[in-house]
Amino acid sequence: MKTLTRKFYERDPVQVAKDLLGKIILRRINHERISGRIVEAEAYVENDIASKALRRRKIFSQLTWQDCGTTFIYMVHGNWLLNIMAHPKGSIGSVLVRAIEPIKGIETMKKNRNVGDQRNLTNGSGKSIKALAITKELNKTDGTRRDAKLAIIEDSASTFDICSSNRIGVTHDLPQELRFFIKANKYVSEP
DNA sequence: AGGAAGATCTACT
DNA sequence: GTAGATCTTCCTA
Repeated sequence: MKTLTRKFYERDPVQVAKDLLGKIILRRINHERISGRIVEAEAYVENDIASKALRRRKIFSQLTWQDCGTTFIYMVHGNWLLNIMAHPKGSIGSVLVRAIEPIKGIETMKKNRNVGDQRNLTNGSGKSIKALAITKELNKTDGTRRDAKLAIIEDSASTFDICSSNRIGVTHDLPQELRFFIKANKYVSEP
């Protein structure tokens, strides 16, 4: 098991979003390790940066200059959302983590979310982030560092089918399908 | 200082 | 399926 390299993120955000499916997200907190598999992700590309939500928060410059592989955390409607910076050098873009499948620390996640139903634990963007106890403090964490509080690591090869669709909740979405998820996984937010 | 808006969630019918 | 809660940031006065 090793962390994904910086190079992994220095590519087209769409490609990175697809490749992130099945990878493990590892959260260290209070000497406990919580982890989950990424089962749903969305790509955000240059045109989106002009979208209302992103422009409103003056995120453009951050998306341009922030290093690939670092986290980018953003609050909307009372929920923290987790992005990972991903774009070729000189370009802009990022990937939003929308849902994970709980692996380790499930009891802690239930406590963080205050729910008992495991399927309802992480099947949504805001839900996953809350279950992992991710807040603004983890903004700009370097996910390629093995000892980071938040790291993305490789998984032993597992095979699955990838589906795509339009994104969810975006008021002005692009005509392209930029949402990707693992087929028939019960933790994706919408089939 | 106050209000509007946003990549959402929950609870209710 | 829809209404209301939610909270942080940005915009205007």
